[in-house]
Amino acid sequence: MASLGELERAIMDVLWDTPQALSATALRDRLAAATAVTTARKELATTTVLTVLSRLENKGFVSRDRGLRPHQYRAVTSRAEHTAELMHEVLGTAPDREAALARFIGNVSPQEAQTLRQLLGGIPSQHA
Amino acid sequence: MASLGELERAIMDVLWDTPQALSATALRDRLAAATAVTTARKELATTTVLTVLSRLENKGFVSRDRGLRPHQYRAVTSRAEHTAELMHEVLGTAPDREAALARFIGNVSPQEAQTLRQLLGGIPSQHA
DNA sequence: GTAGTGTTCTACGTGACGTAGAAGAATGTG
DNA sequence: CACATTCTTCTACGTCACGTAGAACACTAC
Repeated sequence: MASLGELERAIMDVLWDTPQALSATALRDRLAAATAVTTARKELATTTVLTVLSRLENKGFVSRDRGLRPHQYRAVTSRAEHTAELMHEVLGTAPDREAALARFIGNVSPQEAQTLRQLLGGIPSQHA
Repeated sequence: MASLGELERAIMDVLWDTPQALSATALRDRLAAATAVTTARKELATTTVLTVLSRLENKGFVSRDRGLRPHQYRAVTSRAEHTAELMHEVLGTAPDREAALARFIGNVSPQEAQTLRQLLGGIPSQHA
C-alpha cells in the first residue's frame, strides 16, 4: 500500500471524519478549519487540494463522483480499515509473524488487551 | 519512527539475520549473496553501504562500535521488536484504536488468532 | 613511511509530495 | 447565445529522502 504524505494524510482525515462526500472547496474549508486549531496551516489553494485528491484517487484511497458537477470525493475505506490494513502490511514484512505479534501484544495496554480477548473470544476469527 | 528505504531495509534485514556485528565490507558481501537469490542487485560500492549505515545510525536503527577498527555494525532492536513498534505506531495514528484493533483482528488467520489467544491468556499483558 | 584498507565528505540523480498558476471545460444567467 | 463564474486539468517548481558512489582523509601493518 502506498504511503501518505502529510497533506495527503490531513485530507484523508477530513474525508474519514465526514460521512458524506465532499467537493474540493468544501474539503479545503474543512481542512482550514480543522487545522486552525492544531497547526497553523495557511489557506491552501483549491488547486492544491485538487492535485492531492487526484493523487489520492490514483493511489486508491479516494473515489470521486464525476457525475455531479462539483466532483464529490469520498474515502474508499474507513480509517479503521485503513489502519488495520497498514498493521497487516507491517506484520507481513516480518518473517516470523508470531514473534512480531508476541512483541506487539507485550506492549499493549491492559485495557486493550482486554478488548483483544473479547474480540478473540469464543467466536473463531472470520478469515476474510 | 523514521521509515526505511529499500536499501536501508535490505541492510537491516541482513543485520537482523546476523547474530554478531558486521563490518561494512562483510555486510556488503552478505547483501550481495542474500539478494543474488531474489532480486538481482548489482554489487554495491562499499561507500554506498557505509553511507546507508551512517544514515541508519542517525535514525537510531543501527549502532556501531568505533573502538574496533573495521567499525562493527549491529541492529539496535530485533526485527520482531521493530515490527511491533511499527504496528503500534500505525495503531497510534487511529483516533479510535479499538475500532482499528477490531478490524485488525478480523483479518487475522485462524492460527494467528489462536496464537493471540494464548499470548493474551491468563497472564496480564506486561505493560512496558 | 608507504601500501592497503576503512571512513568521512561531498555530490548527483530520481522520485514523492507540497504547492499552485495557467489554461481549458462546464454551468448558470441575462 | 454570450458572458461571468466556477470547477478541473495540465504543467511546473521547490524540497526532501534515498540510492549511489567518487575523492579525500585516517588508520593499521609491515
